[in-house]
Amino acid sequence: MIAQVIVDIAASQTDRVFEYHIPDDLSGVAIGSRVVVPFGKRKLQGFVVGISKTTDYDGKLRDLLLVTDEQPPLTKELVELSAFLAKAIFAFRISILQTMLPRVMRANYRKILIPLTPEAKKLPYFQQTAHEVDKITDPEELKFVQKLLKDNQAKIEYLVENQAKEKHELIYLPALANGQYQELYEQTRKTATKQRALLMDLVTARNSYPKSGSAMHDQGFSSALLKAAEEKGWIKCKEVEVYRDPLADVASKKPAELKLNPEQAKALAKIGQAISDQQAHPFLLEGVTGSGKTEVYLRAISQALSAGRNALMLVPEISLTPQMVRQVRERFGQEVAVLHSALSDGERYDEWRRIRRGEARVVVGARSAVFAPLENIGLIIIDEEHEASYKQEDNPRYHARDVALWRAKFHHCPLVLGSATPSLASRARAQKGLYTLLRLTERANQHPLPEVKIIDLKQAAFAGGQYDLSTELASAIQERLARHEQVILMLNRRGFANFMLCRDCGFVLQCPNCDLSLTMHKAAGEMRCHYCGHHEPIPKRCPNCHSSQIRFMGTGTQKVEQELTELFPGVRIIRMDVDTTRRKGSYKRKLDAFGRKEADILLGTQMIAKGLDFPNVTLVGVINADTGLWVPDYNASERTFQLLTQVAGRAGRAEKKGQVLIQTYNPEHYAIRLAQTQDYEQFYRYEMRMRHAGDYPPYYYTVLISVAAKNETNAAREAFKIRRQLNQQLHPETIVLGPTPSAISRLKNQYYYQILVKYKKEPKLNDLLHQIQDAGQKVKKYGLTINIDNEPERIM
DNA sequence: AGCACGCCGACT
DNA sequence: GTCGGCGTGCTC
Repeated sequence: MIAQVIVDIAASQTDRVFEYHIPDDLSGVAIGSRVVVPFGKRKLQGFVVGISKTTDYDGKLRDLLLVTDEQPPLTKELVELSAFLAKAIFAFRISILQTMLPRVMRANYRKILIPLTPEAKKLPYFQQTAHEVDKITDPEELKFVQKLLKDNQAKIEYLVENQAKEKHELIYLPALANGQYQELYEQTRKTATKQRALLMDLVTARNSYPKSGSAMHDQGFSSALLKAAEEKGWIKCKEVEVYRDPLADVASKKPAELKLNPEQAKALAKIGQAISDQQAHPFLLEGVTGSGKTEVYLRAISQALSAGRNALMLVPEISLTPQMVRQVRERFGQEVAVLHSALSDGERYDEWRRIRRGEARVVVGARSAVFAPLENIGLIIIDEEHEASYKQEDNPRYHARDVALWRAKFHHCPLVLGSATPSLASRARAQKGLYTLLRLTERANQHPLPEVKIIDLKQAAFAGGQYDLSTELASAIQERLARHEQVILMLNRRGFANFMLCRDCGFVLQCPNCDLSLTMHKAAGEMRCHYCGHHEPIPKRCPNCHSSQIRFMGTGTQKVEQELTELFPGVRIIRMDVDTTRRKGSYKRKLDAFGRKEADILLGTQMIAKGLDFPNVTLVGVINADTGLWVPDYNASERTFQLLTQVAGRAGRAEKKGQVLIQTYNPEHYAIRLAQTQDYEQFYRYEMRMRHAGDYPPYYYTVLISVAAKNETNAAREAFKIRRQLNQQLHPETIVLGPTPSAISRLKNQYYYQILVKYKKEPKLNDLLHQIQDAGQKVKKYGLTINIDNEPERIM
């Protein structure tokens, strides 16, 4: 038999099947197996994607060397999915296969020098321990080793190491019949107190055996005692595999019987029907903050489980840490597995293995959990489906939503996309009837939405000298401090884009051709448009009103923190941004501290906008709503609206009435006006008109092609070549923008140029892009790399 | 990717 | 003659 293998080299030349003969002793190999194969003179890890009887290969097939795991890590479904996805997102198949698995299942490669002749073995060099060829830095040593190799005195052995390690633990179990321990207890002399204690434990706590080594030690039974007891034949000792359980401290509890309101009940009924009918149908669950989406999810999962099927639930990384995982675990107990970035490699591997072995029936996880090796899926849920984090921004650039749609089809199960502010793409699909729209318009807890007020920074007076806090926001903060209530302040700062803003008239410098703000490139001394390449000098005065009061926006949390301490001496602030939460667990620690009222103000970037629930917070302030508004992306308004709506939901979660203050230089902008009234549907209609007028998604599909090179001219030349190729082959109504330099035009000494293709119908486009990608591989020797991003989230 | 092979200039 | 630099092509 012949195994078709994808080998562990991410390059277009090796992005195909290599065939190997299956030797008799490895006949257990199956589709999805992880194997070690010879490749040239090396050894590589690979994945079996097919098994056949015959081959078209002319040469002699080599043998598989090893099947790494007892159970193939990938299901047939995932192998099939990898083929589909690789083609769809222009990624190497091996990259997809790797992302489907926990990090520890990636192979580790080492090269060891082995002496061949008796003389070589006697060399002083081989009396030392390590002979790892890649670790040799000394040129003399390297020369010496090369000579040994050349003279056939030594050879290189290629090692493929499996980093995945199971955790083992000793367990102790009784070796004798029940009555015998009582007898032994009486026979043992009274001074042997520890031995007698152990015997007594075996009599009285017999039911709690087998016990783990750590449990025994906790009871005061030392290793020496246990060893002696084992030798006497009282107990038996066994090594068993244990799971590292990230949720060990969460106890199951009976769900509080929440009564569903009619809207919730109706939504659940529709989803439930699709589960029992095994319909691969997508639902868009649009529900205002607090409308009880979670309860609908949990009940739907229950229904899937009672139908004998499993459930997969995706949540944004950020909301995984605190509440959601707990809720699911409490409801479904040991059948839940979680997968997110806060797990250690070992925990992640163990959770993954529980899923693969069918021991977990509910999976909750972030983006990459969409590849969980769960079988017999009866329901897939994506919570906060509009979140940008569902799209992976580096290779392989997959969108969890697209993968989920594929898997739902495969398993004939419904996909539920939930959000208070759905992505325009999903909402538009619901409009067309591709998804079923389910709306929850009432707040389940009956609390009114908080009052949202917009502060026009053009008119406002400022407290402090930094023009960050208006007097109105400052006095609102003062009020809460006096009442010992808490405040959340958000600095909606996204990315690095610096744009020009006039403090007198609110003018934002935009591109004359594109209606998008120009981005400052300080090094080049220019304001640039990332769409069309337009550029002009950095202005000294406002081009609109000639005021010199212009600013280049880019306020940081640190600056605001400093200003707050000056305005409110003694105020306790917890600052949260990427810089302060990089360390593992610090995110949760900070939030817990805020929950315990150890601080008055939580100041953070958009990471604090989601999922937090602090009853003592009665004021939410947005320092500047505009920063996300003028980034040069077509979806800037959508992101701003989503963010403001979400952060507004953080105020007044409990009995106390909440207030939201949004500071902005653009009070008349629709994204901000409509966030004030939390009117998603109206925003949707308005934004759709904007997208229609601007030829943007969802009216058009988009593909972003980026070319990178060490030499700027080479990158530009290749980009223009691609542009010509596109123009020749695509329909005239397809819009090709660029090439323009990317926002970070130079990154790690590479220059980036990009082309945006907007199209409605281009059946040939996928093939053409694959051609461009292959051609790109050929020019790689000039240091060029071509990247293709299907439906990019960011076009900067 | 990384290894071998082959071609070319520089040097014992 | 031989060493080592890099461009090119192949790996079942």
